Amino acid sequence: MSEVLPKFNSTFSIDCVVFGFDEGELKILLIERNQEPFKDWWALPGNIVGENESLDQSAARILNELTGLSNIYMEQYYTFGDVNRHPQGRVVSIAYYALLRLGGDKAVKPISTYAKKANWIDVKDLPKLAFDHQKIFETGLEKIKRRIKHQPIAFELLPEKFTLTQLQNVYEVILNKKLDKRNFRKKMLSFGVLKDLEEKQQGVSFRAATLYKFDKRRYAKLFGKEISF
Amino acid sequence: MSEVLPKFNSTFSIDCVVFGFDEGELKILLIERNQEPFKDWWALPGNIVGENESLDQSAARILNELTGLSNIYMEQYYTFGDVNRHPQGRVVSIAYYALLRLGGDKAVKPISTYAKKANWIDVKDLPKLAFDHQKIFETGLEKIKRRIKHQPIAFELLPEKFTLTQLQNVYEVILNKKLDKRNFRKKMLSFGVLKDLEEKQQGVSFRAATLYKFDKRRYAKLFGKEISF
DNA sequence: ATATAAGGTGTAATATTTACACTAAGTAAT
DNA sequence: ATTACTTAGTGTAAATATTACACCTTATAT
Repeated sequence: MSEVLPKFNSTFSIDCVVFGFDEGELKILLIERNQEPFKDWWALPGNIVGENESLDQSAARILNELTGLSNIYMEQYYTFGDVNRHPQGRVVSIAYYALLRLGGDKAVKPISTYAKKANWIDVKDLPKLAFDHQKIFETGLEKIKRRIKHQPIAFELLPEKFTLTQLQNVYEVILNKKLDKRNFRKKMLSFGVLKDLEEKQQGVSFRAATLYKFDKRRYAKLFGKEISF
Repeated sequence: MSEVLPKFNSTFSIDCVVFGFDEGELKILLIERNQEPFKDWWALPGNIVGENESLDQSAARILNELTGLSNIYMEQYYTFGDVNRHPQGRVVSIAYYALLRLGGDKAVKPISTYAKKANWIDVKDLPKLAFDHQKIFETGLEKIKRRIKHQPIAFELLPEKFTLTQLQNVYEVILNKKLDKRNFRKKMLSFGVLKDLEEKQQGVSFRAATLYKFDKRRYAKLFGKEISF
């Protein structure tokens, strides 16, 4: 059926920068490779796209195999296609970032055989990475830095109920700068997309903060007029 | 050499949304296909990525074959990979937009055999497009709408020397809304990246406007502190 | 009771954005 | 040369948004 399409020694893969936020730290999920090339190196989780899956499906599958999680927020952000980026042939790689809430039960359970283990590693303390994964990571981090200013992606890194301080911490660690507490709260609340749950944090050894949740319905209504977080 | 990499009936292509600006109109370059599938349909210019060219090189080659132009501003913006987007097999397509100055000598000279002809068509008056090219176009237009607000891409659509009114027209047609002349000029000049050439338009049948050029060096210096056009 | 640790709040100064309308300059036609 | 036409070019005031900044409150632990 595809005889008119030229065929090369080429294929395509997905690589994922999986961001997790925990206790004020931004981490990504890395695997230690079990196969050549780059055996024993740390790498971004990735895999070949299956014949009958779309790119988005493939990205979701890869993340699910690695973490057991599904319904994770993922966005495609760039495609890397230098001729020699893979030592064994032409592999074009479509990069996705994923954002998820760490802490609690979100254990990593690597199912695939190509990884020895998988670890959450602070983005400020990354090892050398296989292939062009350093560049893929940096591009992804840049992408979420830009995107967090205009789109409500910060909430994906937090539990459903969160405090304003936790939210501010997400912004601070991604933008890599301190923000003023009063100004942050004033602005964030002014958008009208945070719902005060009239409920307090539990189990903290100091004054408990008010919990909020992100109000997706309100956001969707306001969305036309482009918000700037 | 690539025996460890699985091989599928799959390949990858580049599709280009080539924007041109002329006399206040935003146009894109479309080709009329000369081959099945979608023979005789209008489509975005695109082609299969060669074995030994990077994605950026491939995009530049495709545009060169179609227009005879090189050194055109192009950016990759999204990759489309639905399983059935191509009726003859799995083809993942990496989309680029290009921006160039129309008018004058920029004739289109289609060299490739897969196109009968190529035309500049106003984005407000597009025909039905082959494959998923309607979606690829829309995504590309959205992309430049966002990008023109933060990056100096408008200048790519204008001749080297341009008037402020021409520049405002670029913003208006891409953002699809009227802007206030005085406010536009005040803001644009306040960035300090436009150089007054102390020279006037030629050959107009009314008061000639001052010509400006975009000062790349100044822009590069200021770039750290993120500008908002 | 006291110490500790984070939660939560307001205001004034500055900068940015918006809305708004007329005069100036050049060309073309009479 | 006058007139009509068309676009160039300009300023200000009001409203809004951003910034800088410090103390009291509340809950827990000792």
